Amino acid sequence: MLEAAERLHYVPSALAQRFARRKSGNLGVILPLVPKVRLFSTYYFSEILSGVGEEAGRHGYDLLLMFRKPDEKREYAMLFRTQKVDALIVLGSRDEPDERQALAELWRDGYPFCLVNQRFDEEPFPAVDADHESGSFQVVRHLAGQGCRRIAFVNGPLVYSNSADRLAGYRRALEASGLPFDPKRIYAGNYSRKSGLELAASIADAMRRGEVDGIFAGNDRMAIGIMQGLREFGLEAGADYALAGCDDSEGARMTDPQLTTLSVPFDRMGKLAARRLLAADETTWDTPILKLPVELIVRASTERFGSSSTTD
Amino acid sequence: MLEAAERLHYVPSALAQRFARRKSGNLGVILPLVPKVRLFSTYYFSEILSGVGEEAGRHGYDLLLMFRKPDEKREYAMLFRTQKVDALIVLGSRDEPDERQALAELWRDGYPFCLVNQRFDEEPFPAVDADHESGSFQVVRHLAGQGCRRIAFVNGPLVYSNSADRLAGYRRALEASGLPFDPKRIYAGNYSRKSGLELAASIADAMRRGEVDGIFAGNDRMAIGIMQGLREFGLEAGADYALAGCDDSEGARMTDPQLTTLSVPFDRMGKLAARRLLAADETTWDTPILKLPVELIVRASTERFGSSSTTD
DNA sequence: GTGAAAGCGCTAACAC
DNA sequence: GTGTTAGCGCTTTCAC
Repeated sequence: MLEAAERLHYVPSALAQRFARRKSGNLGVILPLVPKVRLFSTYYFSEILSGVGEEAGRHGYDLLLMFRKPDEKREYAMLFRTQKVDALIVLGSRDEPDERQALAELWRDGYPFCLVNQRFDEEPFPAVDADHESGSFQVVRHLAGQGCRRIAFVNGPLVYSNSADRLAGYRRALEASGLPFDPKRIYAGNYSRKSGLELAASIADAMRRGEVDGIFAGNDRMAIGIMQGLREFGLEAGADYALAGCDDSEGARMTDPQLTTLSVPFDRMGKLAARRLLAADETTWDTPILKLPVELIVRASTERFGSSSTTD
Repeated sequence: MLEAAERLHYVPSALAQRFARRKSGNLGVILPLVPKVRLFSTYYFSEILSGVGEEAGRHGYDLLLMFRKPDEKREYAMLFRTQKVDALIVLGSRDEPDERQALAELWRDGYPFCLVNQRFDEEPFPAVDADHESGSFQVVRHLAGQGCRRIAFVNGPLVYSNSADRLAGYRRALEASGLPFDPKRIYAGNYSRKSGLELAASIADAMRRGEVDGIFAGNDRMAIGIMQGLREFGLEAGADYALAGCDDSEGARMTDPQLTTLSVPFDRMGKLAARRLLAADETTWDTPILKLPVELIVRASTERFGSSSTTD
């Protein structure tokens, strides 16, 4: 009777449901907010977020987005204590004392969380990562295959595990190619285009001295900055030197020559992280750290180089 | 007494608080999800989202992110009825029957919401927009000032009010410059780089026939596609023709030549939309539609053009 | 199975 | 002011 009247317009209050069930129904996502200074590619986060959102939706969860201010102390566990989230995905995490401690607290108290594209090797923190080590290996091997003998590596900050991973892959690839490893050929950027641009001067010097003939940059943005910077010195990617980036972001197809890069399955990483946290049956919890493969995308910035130079 | 014991570890449950207060404490944000086909610049949304997030945080609100699948019906009002959100920001809205209806329902039932970068002129829907009309006017005037006499306009779909706005600004600027308006010089893209790339062939034709010597594209991505496509035909932006985009996205500084474009204050737009919805005292509710100014950013893609060609 | 009742952990309204 | 109590609108349990 009342049912009939109700059925017409009745909508249960999610607020009351969640309260009664003592479940927020929210999957929290932490994003680093770097206002006005875009160290991170928005591409990277958009992709991950799409994956997370899709999977969260499939499981009936809503996405609660939290921006982490650079200075602000990380009270990740508080999100669980206040019951704002049932599970948490942390993006753009860095290996720093504050961060480790906040994550350790989550782990100690048994709150379900997952890192994406970042690992803490000595810690048991669950993570979905990409195989940046083998990706870097591939790309540096490719550079060597194109005739490069002195391959420089422009890395980002080592607080990101993927920076260390790429460095390892770079070294291993040099070895496998019978090329010497020289710390002089490692340049420190910060993943911004600007940092690539600024490093160009000293890279150009090195190239002039014959000490660099190929460059692998830790992301596309730095690679693009390098390409632009070296152009100022009359040096063209794909002709005077080979250049590769990482991420296969939109920018990689916007430059001329287009950029050889590594395609990282960010959306799938986000999806997997969410599934790990939200799926009851599906078992991905056996290994704490999941690594997805990365794919080499060859474009013109490394293409024609091989034909001209093997001038050691 | 108990207080002492409590004070040490007690954390109130946001879930219970919100239930008791009958307020979700959430500001909903609707994002269009276009999986694998990135019609929208992620730049655009990241900027708005940052602004929204910052302001929401200042007011103690959390961000609830909802991806709108392309097909799925829009049940915006349901978000309020289920008490999932206290206010709603809608991004990437399009002027289509479904969308209008969903928004009209919000309006009819008095739910607080706000559109960003989209208007519905005949409807009373609150919105924070940018002045794309005057922005386009500026950029087309600039092109004319650089010596262009036959300025083409590559527009996006008219379901977005900003597309219509740019068209209006384009026409007005032609008039003000004493240049004829010719519908033949209007090209229909879809805001993707690919669409710009594909339009390049017919634009190149028109340029060969002397019917186009400058191009204004509705966003940077299309402009970049056009630049790349025309290069295939041996035509260089900033030398053979002038080219301008819109958004001042990261890509605009990645091309060579760098792209003249319009800087749109996306983050401030997001911030204002949030403030409008969340601030009690601060009064921005007098005008239903707020328009923020847009700024012309001159770069090399339109720079050197003026010196060479005034060959009508 | 169907229906009544006791919470969930707060807020707010009311007494004192 | 401080302390008490009645909800908030569901879920879940327990009796029928």
